[in-house]
Amino acid sequence: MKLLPIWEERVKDVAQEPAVNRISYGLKKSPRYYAMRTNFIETVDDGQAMLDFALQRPLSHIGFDTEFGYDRPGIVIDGRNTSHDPRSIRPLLLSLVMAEPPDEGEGCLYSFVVDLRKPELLPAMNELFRLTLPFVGHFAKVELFCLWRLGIGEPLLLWDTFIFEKLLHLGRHHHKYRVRNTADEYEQIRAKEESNENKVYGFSLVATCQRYGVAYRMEAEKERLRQSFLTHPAAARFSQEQIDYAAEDAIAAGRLYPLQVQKAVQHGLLRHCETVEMDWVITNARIEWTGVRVDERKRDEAIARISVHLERVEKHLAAEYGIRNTQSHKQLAEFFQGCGLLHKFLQGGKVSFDKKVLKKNAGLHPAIALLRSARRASDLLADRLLTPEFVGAGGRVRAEHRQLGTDTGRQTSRWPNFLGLDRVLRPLVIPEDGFGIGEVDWSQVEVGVAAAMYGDDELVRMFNSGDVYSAMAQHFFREQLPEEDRTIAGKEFKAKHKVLRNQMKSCTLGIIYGITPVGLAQTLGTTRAKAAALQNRFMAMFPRLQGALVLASQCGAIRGYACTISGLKRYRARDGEATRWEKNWLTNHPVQGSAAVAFKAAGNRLDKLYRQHDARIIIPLHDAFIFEAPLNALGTVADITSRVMCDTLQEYFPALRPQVEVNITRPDCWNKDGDGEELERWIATLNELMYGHETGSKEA
DNA sequence: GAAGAGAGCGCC
DNA sequence: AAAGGGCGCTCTCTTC
Repeated sequence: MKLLPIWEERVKDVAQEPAVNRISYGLKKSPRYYAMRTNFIETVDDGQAMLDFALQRPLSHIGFDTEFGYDRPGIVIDGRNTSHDPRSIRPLLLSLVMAEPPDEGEGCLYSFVVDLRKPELLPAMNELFRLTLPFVGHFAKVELFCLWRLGIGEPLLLWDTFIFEKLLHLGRHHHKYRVRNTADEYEQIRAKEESNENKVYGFSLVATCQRYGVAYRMEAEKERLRQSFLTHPAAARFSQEQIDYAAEDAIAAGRLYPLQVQKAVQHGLLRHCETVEMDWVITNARIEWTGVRVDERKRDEAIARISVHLERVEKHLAAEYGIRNTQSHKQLAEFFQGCGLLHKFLQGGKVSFDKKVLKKNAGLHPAIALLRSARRASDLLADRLLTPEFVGAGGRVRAEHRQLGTDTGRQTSRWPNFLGLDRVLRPLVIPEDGFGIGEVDWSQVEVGVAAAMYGDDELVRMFNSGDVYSAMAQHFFREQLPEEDRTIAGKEFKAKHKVLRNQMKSCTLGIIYGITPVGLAQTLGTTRAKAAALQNRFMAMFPRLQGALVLASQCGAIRGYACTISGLKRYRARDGEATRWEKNWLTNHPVQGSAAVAFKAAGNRLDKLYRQHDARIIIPLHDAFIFEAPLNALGTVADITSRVMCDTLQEYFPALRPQVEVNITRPDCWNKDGDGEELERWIATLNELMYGHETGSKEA
């Protein structure tokens, strides 16, 4: 780097403050100069000087924040929420706070605000973000969007103060902790308000600063100033107040960082943050930034065909049976009362018209099949993936992917909810031209994780054998199985003894989720006594697991949290005896949470390894990665994905021999097992329902 | 009219 | 007395 000439001004500063200036040979302005003000950067010279400063000072970390508007209006979700295409973000200001560790006593913060509307400043910014020191932001996802919009690469090391707060309080605000009916009215109202406040403001920058005793000077003006950027005229100058406000957020993030790291150490969370969660902020942001392409023609056709069907079914139900609204519990109750069938819909003392009950009673009345079909049709039509407004830049839909959206550490997604997208609608997701879509799933990952987390060698052995449920069934039912079936391969057994294998599957998931004999009896359609006996015999296969589960819930209840393999914790919000629900999640979290941790770790690697192949993750599906890659690289990318997923899980759990299932056989759309015709086939069944086998246009 | 509870669908 | 972990989302019905 070229050193800049020493200026008179700097010499003067040095003379005034010799103690601060140890090594500022090349600097245009002295550290003291920068330390005394918010430095607004508008020119190339100033930008370069700032970069030189950052390169030459022994900084510990950099706090950063952006102010921005949007090129396009967002989609109004409800009264409180608007969804913006991240690609429409319009960066305005970048604030940076460079933190210098203390020589003795207190450290020093140097504050800069950069006008991002000036393209000539961007090369220096690009350089700056290549610095190998932590960049600290609060909800850094939007900062990353601003950088990417400007063609600036993300920082190599990132710390998100918002994500850390989420981690630190994981589980504490679960809705089931809201006050029960027994509490008096005042208590209820107070708890409700508190819970709402926590949800909305709990992890905001201001609230976070308050918790850490960090001064935040512009709290009263924050909302007004934040808004001011959304409507800021393109070329207008920024007011000093706007600049100060931008600086304040970066300063706050910069101040929070060392305090949060200290807290992380106290809670045993530091490793988790540094090895998984903070990198996932970048991976996750890129997934959101990428989005998925939707086949708009196929979508519109699907909407039309499903709507036609729904209208016909509804008309029929209204005309023949007087059911005007299939979604009204009240109307259904009246109707079935009239038929004298209402007692058939009793479930545990309550009348229920859910899918299971309707299916059970399908033969009782011709209206029931129509009801089911209408339900399904209106559910599909209501999916937000079908909303044309969500299609943003490049013909892609970008959902919000919420990191730590669940209290176990999993992700959630919304607007639209990709993670919960009905199988039938998945084929509407298609790749960019010249690309293909692939999917790699971990096989039975939670069973393996449960085995390893709870140290049960027998369950580990069965997991490692290939098909864990087949292995269980072969052992469990060994006396009733013909000799040759006791040792055949898992895949073969699966096909031959589906019922036996399914029993094992239900029992296994039952362990993971804490099912009772009553629940098991319901799923298996057997008596309570038989289910209880089955469960007992099943658990007897895994004594180690049984003991470890009891220990996990008891110790967890006492210390107040459950913990994953990486140290990620889910906390209780009360003391004392754990409820059934708490006992269940105390044993489940180490499993679901650890799987989520390994999944993110794998995703972080893929995010980097994909780059050489121009591939990208499009949907992180809890235990499967859906990716998009150039058609000629699809196989390679699938191999990388498989390898990384297996390796990562094995690194967390060295005893496991993980397996994956690869699906790249129909790369023209997202599908299950290379199918791709899910939607068409479902629509065909509609026609069958209404008109027998004559599918098509004949009017009813 | 807004907000919340409850039921019910879908996903892992 | 209930009886399976984690979610998003829509719809109905009630309440304020």
